[in-house]
Amino acid sequence: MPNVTQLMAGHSPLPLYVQIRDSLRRQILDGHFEVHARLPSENDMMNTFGVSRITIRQALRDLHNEGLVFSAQGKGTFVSKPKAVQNVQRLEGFGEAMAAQGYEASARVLSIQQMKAPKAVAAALDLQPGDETVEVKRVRYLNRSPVCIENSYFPMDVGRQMFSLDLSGDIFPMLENLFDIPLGGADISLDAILADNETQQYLNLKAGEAILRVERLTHNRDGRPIDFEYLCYRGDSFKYQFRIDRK
Amino acid sequence: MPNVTQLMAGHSPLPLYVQIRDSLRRQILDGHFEVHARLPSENDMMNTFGVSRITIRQALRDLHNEGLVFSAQGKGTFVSKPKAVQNVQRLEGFGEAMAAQGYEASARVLSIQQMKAPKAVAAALDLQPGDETVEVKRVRYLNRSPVCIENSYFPMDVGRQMFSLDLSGDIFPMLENLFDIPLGGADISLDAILADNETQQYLNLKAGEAILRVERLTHNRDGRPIDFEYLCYRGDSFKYQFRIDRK
DNA sequence: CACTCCCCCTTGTTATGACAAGTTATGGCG
DNA sequence: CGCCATAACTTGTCATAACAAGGGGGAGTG
Repeated sequence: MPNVTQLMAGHSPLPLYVQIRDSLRRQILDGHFEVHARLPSENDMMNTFGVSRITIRQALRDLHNEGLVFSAQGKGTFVSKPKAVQNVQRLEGFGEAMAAQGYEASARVLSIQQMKAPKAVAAALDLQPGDETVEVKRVRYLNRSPVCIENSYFPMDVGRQMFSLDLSGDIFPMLENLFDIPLGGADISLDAILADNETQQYLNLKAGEAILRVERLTHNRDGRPIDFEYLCYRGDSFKYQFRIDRK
Repeated sequence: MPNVTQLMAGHSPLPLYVQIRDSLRRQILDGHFEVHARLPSENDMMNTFGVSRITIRQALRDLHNEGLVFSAQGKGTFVSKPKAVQNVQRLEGFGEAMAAQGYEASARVLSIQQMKAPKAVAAALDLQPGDETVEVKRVRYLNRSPVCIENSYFPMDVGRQMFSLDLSGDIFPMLENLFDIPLGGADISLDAILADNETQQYLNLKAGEAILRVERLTHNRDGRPIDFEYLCYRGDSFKYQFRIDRK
């Protein structure tokens, strides 16, 4: 008797809480709710969607992590003030993230080569000193302006397959769909440096400009490091945004 | 009959899943588990701790968000490789975060004054143009070296009380304990800029060095913005680290 | 010996039910 | 009229139960 309601007609490959989460997210982003407006109570939503409370709460938890809503015990769940960049909590490649915001993103491959892993790369990818890796250098464009230099390093079993592929798009979907490597999480580290000569040249910078440098180590779902990258963004044309919580 | 087990003797003010989460975290950080070792299964933990599965999962979900563990369906839950900076998913002030890693952190107040809110500050704090704010400027030291300039802006009802207080420590605990303002989440944005004259001077920098600039807008638990800050870190002596997930 | 299929163990999802804790509105009492 | 107790809601925590989905190992078969 329960759960007669199916949000999608026919087959339903996605978990209910994902469907509900996405449905609520769309409504919020479409402006269906005012900023700081109270969402229907969890009890209401149980009836609306025809699911149990635990499922509603799982959907709300995700939206909360995304920074779209916040809750207050005894009062309700409310819509957050909209942010310029939403949902950076999720691991996304440059192109995926920008496309989601309506930008036109592209990439140009500078070089791809097999080489001995530099020390920091070997440590990150769990390789022995002297082991080989595949290095891919690319420039990232936003609306046809260069904004980022990307140096990626892959272990040989992954990188070997890259020489024969078109690398002008996103690499994450390629890893997942073509290589069948389900991605898990990534460790990210940010600092600021001055542009070196090569970076200056490719990003059309004057001498001595500030660069936002991101180190990103992406793991597959089993925790094995798959992709170690240095991303050097123009400091004046890119911001990294996200949201964290107390407690 | 259920739940006879109490982890702490006597009263138990903390939720069970918090106690379990903290207990597991301590064991992991103490090296009780090897890196990549499998944790006891959720079923085992149910017996060990004498709680239901939902409680175990709630604890594991938090540890997963902290980047301490990762799970693989059908296989188990595993310990992540340890990171230099752990737990940046949680909203912490500079001093709190550094103290947790064994650094000696301190602050020196440069100025505190009431002033008209600059445009960006007013927008962030939800103030009308022309409204007054309290600005606090401080230098942050790590092991007695200056690493960060901090400009904080508070709405008047909060900032008014700051003139009579010692601001050489952390402000977050002060807001929570002295002002009784429970903190919720924060929106963070990072970019890279060049040091201006004032920053150069206070951080002992040469001309034209790179600065990692953090904008942080902290809300109370009801979603009202309480504290808007610009944090300018020396690019060469500080890194921002965190972890995000796919899906 | 090798290969396949099946069972068991693991995490993932979901339902139902219950009580605690915090907020708000209502209504009665002084 | 004002104050306070209380009822009605809301989110937070937790128990019990069940099935789905994915992985691994062992047994059986070729």
